[in-house]
Amino acid sequence: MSGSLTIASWNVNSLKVRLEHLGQWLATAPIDVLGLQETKTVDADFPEAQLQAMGLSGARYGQRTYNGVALLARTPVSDVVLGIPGYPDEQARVVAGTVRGVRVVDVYVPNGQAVDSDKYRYKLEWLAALEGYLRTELAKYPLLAVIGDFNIAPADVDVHDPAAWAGQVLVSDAERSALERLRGLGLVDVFRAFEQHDRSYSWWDYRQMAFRRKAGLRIDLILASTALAARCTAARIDVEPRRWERPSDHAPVVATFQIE
DNA sequence: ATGGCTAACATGGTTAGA
Repeated sequence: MSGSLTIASWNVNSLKVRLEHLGQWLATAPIDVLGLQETKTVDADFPEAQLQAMGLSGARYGQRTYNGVALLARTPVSDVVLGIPGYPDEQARVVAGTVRGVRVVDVYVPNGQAVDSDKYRYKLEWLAALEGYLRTELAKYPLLAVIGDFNIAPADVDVHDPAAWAGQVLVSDAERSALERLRGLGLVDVFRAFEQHDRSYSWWDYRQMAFRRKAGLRIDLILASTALAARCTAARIDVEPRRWERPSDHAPVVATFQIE
């Protein structure tokens, strides 16, 4: 704990179903902060006691059936903000808080379904609102991490079959431009600051043995402000839980920072 | 070929994910 802060993000695709995997993973992964997405759990049913037993507590922003995020840590999470201030949204997709002097914004970016659909337009509008929010957050917090399921593969290197995916949702130009604008605010995709294996992905379709075929996408990201990114000592994707029985379709992403 | 898995809600089949 002294001086180092390890932050993880994981789309668990139902917290209830994945609680056991979460415990299994935490037993081997020494993390200090955890952002969850797709908890699909209302706040009244949030498994607070079970997570407490795993050493984690914090803020949850749940919803019935869909979406839902949580920001948990081994130490107190303060100054919690739910949603994007000034952007009314029925969907629970953002939770922010401060842990040991680092501001963390945990996001579940809309999927978008298909290019030119209503959901795609919602995704782009939502990303524009997020950009405005993060601009003010960066002005307030020099040490800022934006973590979560971005539902955008930043570049073709993050796509198993770029030709097949060209122009599709998750890789379209408009989505990548929106992500590029977030980077333009002064946010760094820390995963690419380090040497990584070829075909490093964070999501694999449940169908057609996509995981075994390494047919995935890297859509779960940890972005850090330049001041925080300068303190980043490691970043990785832990594919191990994706091998377990009845897994989430996403793997956790992890980054470690050296802080005061 | 628009399927294929998985989860929620419901208890059969739809909605949604990515």
